[in-house]
Amino acid sequence: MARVRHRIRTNDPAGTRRRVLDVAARSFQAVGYGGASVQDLVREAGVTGGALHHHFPTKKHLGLAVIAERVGPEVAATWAETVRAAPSGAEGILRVVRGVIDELDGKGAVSGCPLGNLALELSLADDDFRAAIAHEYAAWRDALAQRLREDAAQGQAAFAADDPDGFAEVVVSLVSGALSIAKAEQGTGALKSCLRHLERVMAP
Amino acid sequence: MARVRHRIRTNDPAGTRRRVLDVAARSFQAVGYGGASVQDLVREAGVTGGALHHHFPTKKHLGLAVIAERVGPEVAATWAETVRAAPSGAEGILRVVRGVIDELDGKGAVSGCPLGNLALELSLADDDFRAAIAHEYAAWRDALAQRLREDAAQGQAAFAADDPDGFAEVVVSLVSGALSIAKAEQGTGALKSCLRHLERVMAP
Amino acid sequence: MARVRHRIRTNDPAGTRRRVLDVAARSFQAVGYGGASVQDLVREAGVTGGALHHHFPTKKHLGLAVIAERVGPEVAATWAETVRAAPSGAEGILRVVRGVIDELDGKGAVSGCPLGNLALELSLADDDFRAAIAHEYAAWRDALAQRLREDAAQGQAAFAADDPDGFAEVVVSLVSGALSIAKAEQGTGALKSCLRHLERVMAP
Amino acid sequence: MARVRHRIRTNDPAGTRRRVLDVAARSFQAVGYGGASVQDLVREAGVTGGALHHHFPTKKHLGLAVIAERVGPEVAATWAETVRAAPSGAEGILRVVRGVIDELDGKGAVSGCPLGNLALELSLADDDFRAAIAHEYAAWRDALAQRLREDAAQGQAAFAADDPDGFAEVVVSLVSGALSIAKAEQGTGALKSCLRHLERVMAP
DNA sequence: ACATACGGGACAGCCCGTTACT
DNA sequence: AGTAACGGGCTGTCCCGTATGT
Repeated sequence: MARVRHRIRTNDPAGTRRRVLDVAARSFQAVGYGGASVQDLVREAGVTGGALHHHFPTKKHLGLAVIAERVGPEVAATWAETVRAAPSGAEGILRVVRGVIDELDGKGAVSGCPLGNLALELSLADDDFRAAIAHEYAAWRDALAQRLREDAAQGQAAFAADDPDGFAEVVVSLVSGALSIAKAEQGTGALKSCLRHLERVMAP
Repeated sequence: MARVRHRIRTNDPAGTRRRVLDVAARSFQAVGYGGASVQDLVREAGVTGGALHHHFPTKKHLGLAVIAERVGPEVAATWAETVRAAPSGAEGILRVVRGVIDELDGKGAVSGCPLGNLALELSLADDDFRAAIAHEYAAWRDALAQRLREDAAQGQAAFAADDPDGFAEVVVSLVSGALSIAKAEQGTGALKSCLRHLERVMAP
Repeated sequence: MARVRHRIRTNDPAGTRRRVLDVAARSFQAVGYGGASVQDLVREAGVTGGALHHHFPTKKHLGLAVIAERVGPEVAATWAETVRAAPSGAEGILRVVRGVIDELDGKGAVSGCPLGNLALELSLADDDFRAAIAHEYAAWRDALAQRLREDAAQGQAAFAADDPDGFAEVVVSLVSGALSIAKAEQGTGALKSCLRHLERVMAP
Repeated sequence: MARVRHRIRTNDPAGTRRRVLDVAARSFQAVGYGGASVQDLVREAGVTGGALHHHFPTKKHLGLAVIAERVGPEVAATWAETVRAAPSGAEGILRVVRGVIDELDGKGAVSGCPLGNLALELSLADDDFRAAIAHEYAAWRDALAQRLREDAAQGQAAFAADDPDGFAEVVVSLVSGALSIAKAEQGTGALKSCLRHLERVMAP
């Protein structure tokens, strides 16, 4: 009768969802959204196609969930929290950039900015993706701008005081762009140039 | 019975090659390298699959040709020539950025930096692509750096005089990153912030 | 965290069963048995998959229930009752056909004979379906034949008197076939031709 | 290197197309359009997915080709040619119906009218299918009507003389419907009743 | 009785590249 | 140089049924 080996059922919706999101976030980062196949995700996450389909009806749903629940929080953890904890916004920004450089120099491959990767791939193709990505860019920028405004209110942050939002946007642009170049050159040269630039313009 | 309508033979190798490259450059820009199917290119270019594969054995060959023969020259035309013709490097950079902003505001969709688009998509996946893209980034940066060096030799370009290469890298990063954000937000806000920043730091 | 919004429990077994049958009957009619997905039925009926499978273990059970509890009674209501109430069997048949024509002309789409739709789709594939459908065809035919026999016993129904069963089968075939054509042509031309034919052969 | 066994290439477009159409016509007849899987067709026809896709980009294209190039010609061969060759239209119709009955009694399974099968399955779902099927019904009816008109012009066909088109439609409806019932009952009872009816009304 | 989570397997469509032929 | 036919494989989506839980 060809008795089939059935998988043991483990009713763990939260865990299943988390495993899929983790694998998807890593895969999208590594090979892009289009380059990642859901079948591979299914295999890597150790779930079945049916289970994945239950939590994420389409790949797009999964992609949006990755942006909102993985990429966004990761950006916030790297930037917002560090900048908030630093003695000043300027110092916080420099700390994060130095941290990114150290991290990349430590690792083998430079995989770029997770947000930027998806931004360029998906913004034009789909408006829901575009909006989700724009929302994360805005959150990133606003976290910086808010701290810079607080500093300005206390007399600090002389350079960015007159336009904290604009300067936050410059920082985000600079880092995003430098990460693109770093990915293409597989080196942190561009990031280091940007770090020196920021140190110079933000010098007290 | 079963007589097939054969297409008229064109026998125009140069034209075929050019048409394919044009269509591919536009399509890669619009939907990415992976998102563009060679069948679509074949359709849009009005050639047959056989003809395309005669000129470009694989899609990768086509991609590399697009980078070398379309993206590279376009960057050079936009940046190198404008900067060379301007009264100073600083002024040239500002002119290009202003030009890009005007162009994007005039068009409907913001499709980002052609180099950045491909950089993030292909750098990790394939080392030949990575090298080709890094080469174009270097060409872009070097064109700026060379002019900045010339200015410095003549006493101009006070801000970038001590590190023209580093500042060129900053400009490239800034513009690349701002174009990513512009693509996600479908607006030129980030570019304008970067323009103001450049105007400020490069002010004589 | 991860608290799922549970649906309010309805606990209305009869209502659930009825809603599912109604939706299924309509959907099978519209897109066929194979074309209707149980997930769509679940959605349209506002029940969950678990509830549906509680009442109908498999899709086949649901299909058989639709035939027995929806299609059959509908045919009986349209034909048996009308023919029984008419002054004669011949007149009853004409009334029903005229009624069908009027109804279809009033509606936008012509969706054919519910029995015929399922008959052609399922008779070959599954013998249980085949038997259920044959049973409904027989009930339809027998309802007509019985009335024709009664008329013959009273000296009416001259045309069909010698073979009421055979003539009943002709009427059923004629109407079934005309409804197929009506569905393909989205018009009642074939039905009207059949009506004229019946009027002529059954003329007293 | 896991050297794969490649299939021998046989450039035979007409043959490939014919094989696919043959297999598809048989399969659609047996299990319906929706019930037939293209993968099965690929296997049964001994072609590859790529080859099938080349000749029929989508299943719908294949379905329309089956209707136009297999079902239509088959109906024409069975009806139009027989009726044309018979001494009279009435006699021709009877011959075909008798032939169909004999054929079905000889075979094991009754698979119904190929046109009717597709008509009920696809007419509502897709307008292109609907139009193609309606076209074949019209061709069938017109072939009968034309012959009946010719007979009428020569004083024959007394019964159908005043409305050959209408009577042709009746014949088509009758046979289509009887074949539906025959499929459900897996017997030729309904067809025989219809044959008797036609013999009676068309008796000279 | 009913709700969510999940299993395993198909589905149609399309991909890129190559081969036979002109 | 260019055309049409074709190969083999993979894509995302969806299917129906069942198991677990309340």
